[in-house]
Amino acid sequence: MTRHKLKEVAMRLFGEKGYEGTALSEIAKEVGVKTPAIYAFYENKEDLFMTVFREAMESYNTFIQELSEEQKELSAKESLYRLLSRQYEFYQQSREASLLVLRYVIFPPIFLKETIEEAFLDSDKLLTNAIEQLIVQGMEDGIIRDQSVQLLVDAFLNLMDGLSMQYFYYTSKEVYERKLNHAFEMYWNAARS
Amino acid sequence: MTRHKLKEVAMRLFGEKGYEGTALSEIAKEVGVKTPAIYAFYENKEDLFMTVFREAMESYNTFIQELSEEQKELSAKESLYRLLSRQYEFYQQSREASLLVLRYVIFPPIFLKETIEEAFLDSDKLLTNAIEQLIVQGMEDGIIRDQSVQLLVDAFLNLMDGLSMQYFYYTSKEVYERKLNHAFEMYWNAARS
Amino acid sequence: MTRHKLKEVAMRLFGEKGYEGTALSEIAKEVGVKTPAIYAFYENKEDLFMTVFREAMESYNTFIQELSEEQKELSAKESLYRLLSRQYEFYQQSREASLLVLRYVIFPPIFLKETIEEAFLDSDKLLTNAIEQLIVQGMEDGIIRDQSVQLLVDAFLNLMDGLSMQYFYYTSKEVYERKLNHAFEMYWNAARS
Amino acid sequence: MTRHKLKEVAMRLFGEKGYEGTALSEIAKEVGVKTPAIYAFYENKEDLFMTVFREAMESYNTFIQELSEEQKELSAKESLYRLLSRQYEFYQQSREASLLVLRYVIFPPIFLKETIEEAFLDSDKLLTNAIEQLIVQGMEDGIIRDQSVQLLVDAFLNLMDGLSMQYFYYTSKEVYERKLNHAFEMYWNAARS
DNA sequence: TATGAATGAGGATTCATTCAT
DNA sequence: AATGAATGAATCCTCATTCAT
Repeated sequence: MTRHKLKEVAMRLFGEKGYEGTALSEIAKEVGVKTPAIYAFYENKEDLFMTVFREAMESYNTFIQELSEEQKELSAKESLYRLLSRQYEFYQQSREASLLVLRYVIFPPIFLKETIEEAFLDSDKLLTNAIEQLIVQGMEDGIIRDQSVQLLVDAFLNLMDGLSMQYFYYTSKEVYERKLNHAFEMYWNAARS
Repeated sequence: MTRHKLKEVAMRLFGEKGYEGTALSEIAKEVGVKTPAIYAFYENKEDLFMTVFREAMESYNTFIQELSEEQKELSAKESLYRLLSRQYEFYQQSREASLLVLRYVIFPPIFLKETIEEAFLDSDKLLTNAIEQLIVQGMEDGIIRDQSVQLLVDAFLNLMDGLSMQYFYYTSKEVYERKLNHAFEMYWNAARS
Repeated sequence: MTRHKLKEVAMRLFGEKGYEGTALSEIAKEVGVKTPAIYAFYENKEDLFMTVFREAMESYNTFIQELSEEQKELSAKESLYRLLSRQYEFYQQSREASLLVLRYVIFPPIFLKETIEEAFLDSDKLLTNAIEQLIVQGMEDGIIRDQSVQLLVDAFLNLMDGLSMQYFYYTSKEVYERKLNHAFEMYWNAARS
Repeated sequence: MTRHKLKEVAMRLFGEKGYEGTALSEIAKEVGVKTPAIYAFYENKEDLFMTVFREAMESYNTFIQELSEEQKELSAKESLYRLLSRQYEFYQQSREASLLVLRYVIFPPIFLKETIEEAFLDSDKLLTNAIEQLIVQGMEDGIIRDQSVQLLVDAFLNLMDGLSMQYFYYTSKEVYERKLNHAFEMYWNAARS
């Protein structure tokens, strides 16, 4: 129980205020225990952070994994769009986890740099492959115009990255959804046959 | 001299390791003075940070300002592409400043949230207007296909945001440049007449 | 069972690393139980320490007692030598106990100072008496030269103390045995008729 | 000033209560500063301890050095006796230093074991050589009876070790001096021609 | 302008101890 | 007899900050 609450609170605070910006006492206080209680469950601050971060990363990876394994009954257009909306859903449903992952993927502290790059590259490859498959399929189906696959993949990844950033610094739902749709519409205009 | 060196080092360290992650003693050490010397120039840590952050933000704003004021002798396509390459140049030439701005625009500490949002929205508007003008001009010139201006603007801003993120987490120059060109190529394919 | 193992481990650790240098958790870990289990057998750390220390002291006292009660069938020379070799044996067989006693006899913490001095003085007297008897006997037998008994006693105690220290800071068995024999040889040369 | 007082107090407390038994706050309090002030002069507790310990060891080594270099105008007997009385003087004048050295030579914590053994063996050799020279000289002069040099050296070192221990656990000056004289008298009786 | 000395506040961590189970 | 969870107290240590010089 406490162990779980600790993770939850830690994930949120580490995501919002960063590792150094978050005191163990704050986490403990929110959970309703005294600081030393944390040490009954985690070796030290770094351990708590890593546990929480790994979990967040894992949940992100699982999400990507699922994305890449979805049944391909949809058209390429629908599938690609679905990628964006699923990413959006994930950010909404796992706000804390995604904030944490985003923060530490862009700004890793030295002691995390390696771990993070490793974990992230895996995920990145998985996503890249999934997108590539969708695009190739789309071309085979004649829905996507015959052109460089890497061009289409790079542009789509760029689109997703842009939306990631925007999700976290634009607060308005409407604005974000408009941005998402516009970005995709433009993309699709260039991609489709 | 010292004042200037302090700002330089502070900007780099605050950008790389964040506000809480950077000790004044570290900054002082790199500059070659003792910590209390900092107080001869800045009121306190927050003051040093704000000075440095404001300067970084300003230099980003100036860059955007210049972008938006460029003589429009180029075609819309060239102008838009120039936006991307100038952004790239800025990131390269002012790596420290842009890292700092990026970090605190995405993850502002509570005490900065307001200041930053304000400063950033100005800049965002300026950029949006500049892009809009280019696009309208391009449409008038018949180079850009007649379509929703906001669509084109949103997509372009998204593209720039995506590239911002990618600049800081992909280390390879070649990869980044390919991503930039691919993203733009796709954009342009959808935009052009 | 556990009670016994706790004492054993505690004696060793308290002897090696001192009272403050030894955490209850360490003791528990070596025994294979969790820390609170200790409280099923001992009131607190001090109680465990005192139990263990008292036992060590007792075992030392018993040893001294036995020494002093040995049947005096041997000659004075043999008896005195036997004192040294029995002390040596005791150090070897009860390494932990003797280390603990030595440590806290030389460096008693404030809360133990009195208890220890008391316990030790008893033992010291016993030993002194035993030595004195042997010497007096030796003189009566004409084996020991007629001279001040206190001189002979003091010197012999000094010899034993020196060997105690040396036992614990010289690791080599050979060296120690040589030292022991040499010290005794010299002593005897001065003592004998 | 403070730096010096810190060393002084630290030496006494570390000697009396041991490393773990001494809190930095205690040291600071006695000196009349707050705990963090210590960090202006020493890196951390271990650094303070090592500085103080090294100094104590050095002062002991210097004393041994001086002992071994004394002009040999005295007879062997006087020289040997002088060794003991000089050791006594040293213990009296540098009570804190010698207590510290004694404590950590007999009971080194793991992190000091090597350093101490090294430092101590040097000193031990120096002393051994000095004693050996005195004895050889004494034999050449015909004052000391012709016999095994190692026997005489070992016994003398044993004598010194015994006196070291006794100095710290017998509080009375008179008793100690009697012990010293008796131990030496016996030694000399066996050594002299 | 710069520093050495010092400090208050706070942070991570350890540890003996308690208590319900 | 033993443990998991929790805590109060204390420890070492860092850091921003002050102040006299």
